[in-house]
Amino acid sequence: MSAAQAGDFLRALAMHNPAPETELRYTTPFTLLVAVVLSAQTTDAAVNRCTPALFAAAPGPVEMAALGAEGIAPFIRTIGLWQGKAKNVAALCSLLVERHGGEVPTDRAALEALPGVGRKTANVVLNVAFGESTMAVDTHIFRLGNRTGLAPGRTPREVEDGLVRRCPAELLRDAHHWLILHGRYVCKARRPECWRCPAATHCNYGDKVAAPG
DNA sequence: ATCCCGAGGG
DNA sequence: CCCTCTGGAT
Repeated sequence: MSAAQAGDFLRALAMHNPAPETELRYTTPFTLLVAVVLSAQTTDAAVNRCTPALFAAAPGPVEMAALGAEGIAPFIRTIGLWQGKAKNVAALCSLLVERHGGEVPTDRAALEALPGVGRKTANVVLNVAFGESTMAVDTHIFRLGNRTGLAPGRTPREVEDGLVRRCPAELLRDAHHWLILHGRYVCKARRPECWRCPAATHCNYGDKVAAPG
């Protein structure tokens, strides 16, 4: 699809943003970073259930590092991959203290050097906490970008670059979040529900999908 | 049963 | 490229 059409597509989705708060509920770079690291392969609800107690016990990287993996684990046993995440968060916080003066680094290379932080997580932090024009691409956004023609690409990185180029600047903040939700609940891997899609008029994929009935 | 709002490792 | 780690949602 054309760049103009892509802009209309994204504006239509943004207007019907199903989750206006999202990651923005984590108001500091540190809490955001930890919450996003915990989010892998789990739901927001599961993460949001355990983070209040975790951050009450360890408000900053110094306290979190002091807890260690053994101390962190009890707070996050209800979410997926908790063993690895407990180790990652503990190691990550030690590095924040030792190498970055207890601050979350603002550059991609330093972020991605932290345990448990890959390109997707780094992009979320750069975008939400530091206002960078990044797009965090997960499996949903990868599929959506290709299926709709919004940002086709053979690799997640190609889709990411296409989306950053085509997303209207004023929508870029936290755009990954409503795109992911749209991919999860409407533009699903199986049985996409195009009849519920607010951007359907800007996408030709719906021609291949029958309405229910 | 199957897939994930991933990352790290072989 | 493939696998594994985990609880939860469907």
